[in-house]
Amino acid sequence: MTLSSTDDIHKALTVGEVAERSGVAVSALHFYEKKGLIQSSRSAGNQRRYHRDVLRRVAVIKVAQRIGIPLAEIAEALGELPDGRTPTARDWKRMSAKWRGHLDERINDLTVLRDQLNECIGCGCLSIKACRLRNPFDSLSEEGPGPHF
Amino acid sequence: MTLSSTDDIHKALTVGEVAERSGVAVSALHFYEKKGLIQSSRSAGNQRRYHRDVLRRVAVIKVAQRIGIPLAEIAEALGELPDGRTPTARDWKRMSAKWRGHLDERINDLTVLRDQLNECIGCGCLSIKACRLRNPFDSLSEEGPGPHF
DNA sequence: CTTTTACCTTAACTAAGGTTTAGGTTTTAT
DNA sequence: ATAAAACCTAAACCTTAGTTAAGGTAAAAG
Repeated sequence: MTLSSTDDIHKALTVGEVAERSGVAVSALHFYEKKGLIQSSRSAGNQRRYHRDVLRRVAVIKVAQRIGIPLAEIAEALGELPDGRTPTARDWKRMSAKWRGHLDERINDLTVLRDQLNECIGCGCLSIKACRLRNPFDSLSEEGPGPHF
Repeated sequence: MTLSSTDDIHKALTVGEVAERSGVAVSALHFYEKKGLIQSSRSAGNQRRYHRDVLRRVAVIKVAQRIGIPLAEIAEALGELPDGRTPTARDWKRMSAKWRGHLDERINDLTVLRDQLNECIGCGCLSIKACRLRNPFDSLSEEGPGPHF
């Protein structure tokens, strides 16, 4: 049996459909397109039509944003894919492995900060000379948890 | 022996001196004052004069910002101190203990995210239904590290 | 006494990541 | 055929945390 037209896997998606399925506002999709993060073709009447792949691209964008990657950097990473293709599983592995490094660093920074804060809550000093919280570049404060190589 | 005038502990500080000692730009000090985070009196010629306590206040602001507390919230916390006093060691303990909770939460969120990302790097799917990265509110994803009470 | 240097205020500008509004067109449903 | 729902563009607006500029005054140094 043939697919009904609404389920047709080859049907291009309108911006409203992409918004609903991806959980991203229409205005944000316009914005992403302007920034070069996603692409669309146009209908005879100049309305955006998206390939289904856009959903995966938007998923990648959302995850990268949660990690804390700015849109410009996400755009750059997506732009490095050959012929602007949507990231494959392999592409995604490469990108996400790179971004995980960013995440590790952020977690490490915050953990160092928490340790310093715990120390400081104990003394309450905020001393200009002695307090590691106030002297984040003090060599002592570089001994945080996590890898240091 | 008496203190020289430049070392006088009671001398009010100019905005430039506060900027230099606190490592915060003059424009930022103006900004903090407009937002009610710090106070100053004025010289005969309408120039700002700061009590030395302002240095401790600015130190608190800087630490809170590192933790990720927005200025409005810092202003609120500082505003709750009786007669607008500069935080004592006790005050600081109370504030920082509260903010540490914020920090713990952020660290926990990021750690959950990292675990999900590691899982996803393994599969590369980004599947709409199955991928925990794409479904952060999935009940499974609530099993992160750290306390859950 | 004069020249720097520091300071004053107000307003505009920056960056990121969008949202809102206004005015007009296309698609879809009736 | 018409009306409603969805879409289009451009520009303005929003938030946070400030910085920069312009035009003028005060304080410090020589």
